Amino acid sequence: MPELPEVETVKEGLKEILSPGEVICEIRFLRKDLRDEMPREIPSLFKGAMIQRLERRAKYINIYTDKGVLISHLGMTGTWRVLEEPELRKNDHIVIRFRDFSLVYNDPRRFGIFEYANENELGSYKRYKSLGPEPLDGKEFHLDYLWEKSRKRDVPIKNFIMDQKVVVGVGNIYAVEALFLSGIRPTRRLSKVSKFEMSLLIKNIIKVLKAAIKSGGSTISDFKQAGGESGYFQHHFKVYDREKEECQVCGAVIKKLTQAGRSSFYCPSCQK
DNA sequence: CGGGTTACCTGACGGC
DNA sequence: TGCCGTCAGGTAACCC
Repeated sequence: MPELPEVETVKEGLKEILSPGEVICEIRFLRKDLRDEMPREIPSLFKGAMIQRLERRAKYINIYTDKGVLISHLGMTGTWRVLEEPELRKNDHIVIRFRDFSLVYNDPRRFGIFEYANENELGSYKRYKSLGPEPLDGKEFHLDYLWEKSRKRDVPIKNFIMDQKVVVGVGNIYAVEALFLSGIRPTRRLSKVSKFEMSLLIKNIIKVLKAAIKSGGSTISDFKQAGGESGYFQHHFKVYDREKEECQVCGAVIKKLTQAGRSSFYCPSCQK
């Protein structure tokens, strides 16, 4: 489901609920596996753990406690919801009980991840080891970095910016939107993208991610913030899911194609 | 190693 | 109404 803006929105929502000092009374697994088997020691290890803070890394949410860091990835369809009285639904897989409320993780497709690491070992946590830079922290994700990185291969530009080793957080929707804003077709190979176009692309990735965060993320079918609210950015899509519609800029008909098993959308006139 | 495809899983939707 | 094929915001295991 969620790309960086949605995960950021969920994290901020959870932050409102999980104040520092809140104590985990109990963690219950309603099944043992999501995408992978969840570490069976989590319930005992985190019983009585005290919340310290929440952070996002790539599309993962880190819940820091005094007993370690709980790591949550929402896959395609994962959601966390907050309940005063836990009433379970189909596809609820995890319940974290606090004194006055419970957090429930629901995930129909079970592509999500729920694991943990010690705080001082987060850097070497297996799923974090090869992640690229954060696009919004303004330090490592810049033109020289991306240009250098792009010289080593020759894949379509869309595949490149969706590669979490290159830059984190950009998924199918925001890759497609950023390429539209930059006038670059998703199929163009890296060797045919100029350094100037690459600089445009960086600016537009940052721009579209920030705009989406401001709108509370995008709601396609089932994305919800922790409070249950929907996001609004889907109304701002220029090309994503707009096959056969007219381009808002030039009026040409938006086209759709498949790349690496994912749908791409582009304006054949605005994007070269 | 790079590059491409497929699997993982459920549910929603469109066509017949 | 129901069945069947297709598709979905991600990641990682496989191929060649």
